[in-house]
Amino acid sequence: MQAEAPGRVQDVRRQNLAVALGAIQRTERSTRAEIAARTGLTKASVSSLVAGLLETGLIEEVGVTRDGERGRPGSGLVLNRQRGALGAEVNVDYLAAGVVDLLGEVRVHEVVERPPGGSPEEVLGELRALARRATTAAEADGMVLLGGGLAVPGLVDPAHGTVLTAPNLGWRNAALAQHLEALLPGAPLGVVLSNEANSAALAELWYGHGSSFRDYLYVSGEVGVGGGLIFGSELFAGPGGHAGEVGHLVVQPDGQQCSCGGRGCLETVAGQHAIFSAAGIDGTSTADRMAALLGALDAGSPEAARAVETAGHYLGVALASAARMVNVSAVILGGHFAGLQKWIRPSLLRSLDSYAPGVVPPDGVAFSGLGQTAALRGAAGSRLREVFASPHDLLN
Amino acid sequence: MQAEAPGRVQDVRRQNLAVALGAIQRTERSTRAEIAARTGLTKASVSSLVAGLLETGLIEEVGVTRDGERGRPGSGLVLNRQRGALGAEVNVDYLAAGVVDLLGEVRVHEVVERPPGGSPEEVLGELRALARRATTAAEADGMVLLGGGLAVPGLVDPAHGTVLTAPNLGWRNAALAQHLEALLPGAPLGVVLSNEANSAALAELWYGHGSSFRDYLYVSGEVGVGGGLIFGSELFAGPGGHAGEVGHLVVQPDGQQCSCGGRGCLETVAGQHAIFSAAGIDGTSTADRMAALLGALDAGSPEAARAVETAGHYLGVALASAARMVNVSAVILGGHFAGLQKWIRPSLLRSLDSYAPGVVPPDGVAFSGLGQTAALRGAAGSRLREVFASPHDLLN
DNA sequence: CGAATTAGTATGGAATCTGAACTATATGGC
DNA sequence: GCCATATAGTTCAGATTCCATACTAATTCG
Repeated sequence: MQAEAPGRVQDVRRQNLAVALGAIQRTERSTRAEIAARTGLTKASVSSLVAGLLETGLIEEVGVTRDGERGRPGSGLVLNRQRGALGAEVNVDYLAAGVVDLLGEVRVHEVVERPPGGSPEEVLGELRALARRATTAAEADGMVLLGGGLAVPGLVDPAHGTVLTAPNLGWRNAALAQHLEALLPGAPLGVVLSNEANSAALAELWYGHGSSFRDYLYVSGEVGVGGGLIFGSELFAGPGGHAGEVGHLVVQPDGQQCSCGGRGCLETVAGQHAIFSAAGIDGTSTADRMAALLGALDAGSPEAARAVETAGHYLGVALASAARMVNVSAVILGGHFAGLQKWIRPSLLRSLDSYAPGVVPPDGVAFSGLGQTAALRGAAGSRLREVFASPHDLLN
Repeated sequence: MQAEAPGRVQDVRRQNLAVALGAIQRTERSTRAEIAARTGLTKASVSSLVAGLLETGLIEEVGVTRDGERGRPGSGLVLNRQRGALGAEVNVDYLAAGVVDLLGEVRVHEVVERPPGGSPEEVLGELRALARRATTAAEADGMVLLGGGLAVPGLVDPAHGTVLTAPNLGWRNAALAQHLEALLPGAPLGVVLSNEANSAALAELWYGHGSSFRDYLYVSGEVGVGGGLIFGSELFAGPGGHAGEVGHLVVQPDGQQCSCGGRGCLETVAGQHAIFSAAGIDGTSTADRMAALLGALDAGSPEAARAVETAGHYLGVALASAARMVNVSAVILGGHFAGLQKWIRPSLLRSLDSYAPGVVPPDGVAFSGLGQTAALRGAAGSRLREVFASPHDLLN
């Protein structure tokens, strides 16, 4: 804590508003007295803080419920389900937009499939139409959207709204700030870019296996292999903002050239293309090839089994190093790894046990069950978390 | 910031004391007016805060210095050089203790060589005598010691004062809490355990190459290969407290068995023993063998050159993965790597460029110049930083 | 229907910041 | 030398926000 900024007396209230809101968020229904007991604040302070939170619109007072206990019943406080955020996702062969409320529930969800390719302008134009459909539907329902998040499969600079590089979209240094603003015009918090694997890692934290692990490495298997690090229920982005990129750990010092310019990266043996070609699977769309691979595995094709086993082996090599490096003991595998769970798990566990015995135990290896909405939910959820972290900002 | 603890009005002062002290720390000599200008606090607040800091004894008022400027001259404020911390180190073949003042200068330094081996009790008994010599010398000089740090080559649990495992000392689950207290009886902040590589990484930050890099991976080459991660001028310890351990990244999936139970770890090709035996160097003490290796290299021995080159190559493989994983662009090499700089640098740079082109540029590779006092200075320095972070704790 | 119990509000006191007015101490021009 | 100017530091009133205590409100139990 190399404290730079001086503290003001008002900052105390900023923090306590967040503390009180956090207490409300963690239970179905709270009363002022319960909040005081849980946070350690006095009843008087809580009364004042709750008044402020009611003013932000983030919480609502629901009537008293006589629960049969002795004494005056408290009046219930709940998160306002009429507040939410936009979540959006650009991926290689589809676009998605949705609205997530303060409780984390997906209230609206729109997806369109589209052929790969297109400039950032074209793609974001299509996405805007989709987002408009989603937001008007939500607003017709009485919802107010506070901000939004857009997940893309690539490295991003959220501060400037720029996609630095997204090889599978063919984008490089794409400045999207204006397009982001257009997705949700006039929202208090705007729309922020994020990396798809990071967003999926957060979605896993909030809506998936996150209840089991406080610290883990999430690995997203797509055409590329991405990753996100969660420490203490927070995303760890690293100094440059791109930590957790396991796809380019070196697992075969004498291996193939990688698209990143390096050699023997994990992606060259465990990315989708690598597995498909090792298994001898052709096809046009990713979905088709994935189906064909699963079919071959089911049919007992030794070629397919060996391809997946090899991927699992090298995934284990990479995860052994990664787990040691950042000192985590759990990994969650998403994307194609989740679909291949049954076939990839044995070789992965063997490999982990042999390269880093005891570091990642078998029950520290989990497979994602969230499917394709993970990134979208994570992107919207991260904006909602910002609201929870500083509700004060919503007070004029 | 999943804020849990409610804020009090008093917390504002806690923070502002640290802010003011930080402003004083960053310049040779400050005045209240300068502090106000630099921090954004008002002159009135700074006056009050400085009064509090004077009470802690951490700063001193030195007389006014007429500098020829117009207007009333400010009265100078400086860090009190009579306050400091104990730094201590247990290593395989020596013990060290020293006293570091608030400016980071080593005021007393005591080292004894000793044969390897000994139980934690024996070793800490010897260390206590050494520490007593150092502290009485410092106290005779008028110094007051606020706390201390002890660096050991192994994984530690600072909260409980336990060495979890230190293979090169032969220690395992050694509970040292009482011995730590005995090193500096009655000090306000006590003595805290730390990992040697982490402490050296911090020493590098404060007294070495840290001025050039805000984020880097420090690699300590000893019998084992340890590491420490510095992000944003802070040590990143990871969820379990042991992040940055590069010694056990897998660099040869088909390589040798490692003492950690894994296979093909960096340590098996770049640790001191690995290099010595690959170079065909025998000898009893580490210092002797190191001297022999340097002699062989100077004499142009192809065997020695190849051993070091191989170590550099695999060090590059590990650092390529590590840098990608945690997204740093600089590494600082200490321990035997620093001594071998001239011979190891070329193969390391080639390897980095080939496995992670552009990630760690050549001028992001630095070699430590701190020598053997690094860990001691880091251990003491980290306690002093705690003082800087919360000076309030020193007020009655 | 009153005693007991719990929820929530109102009020006074303490801590601490800010801003403006004030005092202290220097330089520089005449 | 003296006074205007400039800068450093202090004092004091006002604002904010917390806590502690006393109070009012609403319910259950006997």
